[in-house]
Amino acid sequence: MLAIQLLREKKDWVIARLSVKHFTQTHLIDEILQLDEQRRQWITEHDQLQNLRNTASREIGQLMKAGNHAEAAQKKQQVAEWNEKINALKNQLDEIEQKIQQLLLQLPNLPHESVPAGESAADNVIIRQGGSWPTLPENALPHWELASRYDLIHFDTGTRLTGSGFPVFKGAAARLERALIQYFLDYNTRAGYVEYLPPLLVNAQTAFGTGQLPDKEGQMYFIPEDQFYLIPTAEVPLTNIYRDSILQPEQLPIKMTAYTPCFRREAGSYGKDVRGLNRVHQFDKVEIVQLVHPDQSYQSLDEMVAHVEGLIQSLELPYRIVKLCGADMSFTSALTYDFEVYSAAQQRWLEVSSVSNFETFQTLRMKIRFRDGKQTRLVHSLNGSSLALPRILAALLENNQQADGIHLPAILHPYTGFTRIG
RNA sequence: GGAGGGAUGGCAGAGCGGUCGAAUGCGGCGGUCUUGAAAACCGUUGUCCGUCAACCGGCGGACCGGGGGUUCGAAUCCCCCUCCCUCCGCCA
Repeated sequence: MLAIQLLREKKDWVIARLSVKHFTQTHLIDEILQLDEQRRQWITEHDQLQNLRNTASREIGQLMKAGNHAEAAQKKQQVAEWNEKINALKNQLDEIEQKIQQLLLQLPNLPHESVPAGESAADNVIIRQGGSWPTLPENALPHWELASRYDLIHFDTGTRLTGSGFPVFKGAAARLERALIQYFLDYNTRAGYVEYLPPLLVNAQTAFGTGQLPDKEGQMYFIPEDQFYLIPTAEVPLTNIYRDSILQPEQLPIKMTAYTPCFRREAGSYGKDVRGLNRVHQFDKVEIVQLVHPDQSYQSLDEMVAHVEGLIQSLELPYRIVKLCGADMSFTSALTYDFEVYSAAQQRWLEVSSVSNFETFQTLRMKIRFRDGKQTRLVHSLNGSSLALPRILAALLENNQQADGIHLPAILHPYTGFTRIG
């Protein structure tokens, strides 16, 4: 959510920034400002009346004590009149505040100055590319075929147990999945991230805090009886841990990591995008989150990018880092880098991580501040995958297939207990 | 799920319906003392909104789990919800 104060002070600049995200409903801003004007006027009137009432009530108390009931009754009469106005104003205020809030929620986050507008994902900027291209045997298979050849992942069984997009991992695949989680968490905690194991179900307030509600309601699984949402990413519970708090500056930066399963409805997806592990409804992911001083958040973003890059490098996968253009960025982000690994057998890039700075877009909703001298200021929140498992697993299987099986990168050997599948 | 008790400032813990944003203690911050520290003593200590000044800050309003109600006036009385504790039931 954008601060209304920003709209008041730098409206034109805000509109220019929003245009980079191809957001054109600038009339919303005018509406907001108009309503805000009205709101402040009403607040002033409301508060003045309350002031009158407070004074009169105190006087009534004195009069009663002095036994002057006649004058007290007269004042009561007067207060009753004010009360009517106060209540009317209060109702108007509640209504207008709700309206403003609702409009404010329709404004996406401002993209960072360095973000190009672009027209589509094709205009994303490739920052750098790394890792070495694998040389595959002639009859290289996509991971879903490798999965059945080596008895690793059962998509059809998952469909029978639940529905499509809920794969069952078996034997070496299950072990490899667990090994990756363990390795990723070790890698993150070694870099100073504190490990958490958060709830997988959250309430509406929590889902609102990170921006899943109201924007992406249909993306989340929902349990009506308890009004709980299944988390689409660990970002949601992790970032909300510090909701409604005022931090000491020396507590920053706060670095958190967690492994969780993630649940996404992914309505409307089809075709090769959803083949195999490319897109599933339940998957494992290790996430990193940072809450940082606003002056340092872009440094932190670079640090997180380097962190994730190091992790992918250690897995010996070919990758590239892409800076998203305005047209492809999420509603909540100010700057996002996507990490993609090349899946040789499918001959396509698969997104395995997305690292973003949200600046104050989330922390305003969550009221996460820090003490800056005499005042409080919002911290910046950032997060990234480190890493999303299914596509990493797909790339590992595909890129490392040889005639005699799948050779795992050395870094994983201590975690898996085996070096080769097949 | 059933019965009872509770929810107050960073923490602990008071609070006859009016002068309570809220006693007291601890903690924090500043100071006196000290070579330094501790102790002692003195002072200070929340958040949000509006408004004026726009450097400090002044003024007004709101906030005692959340929401409604009674009243001229509610932390204090009533109702609903949530959460916590104790007991019973169920259960990994």
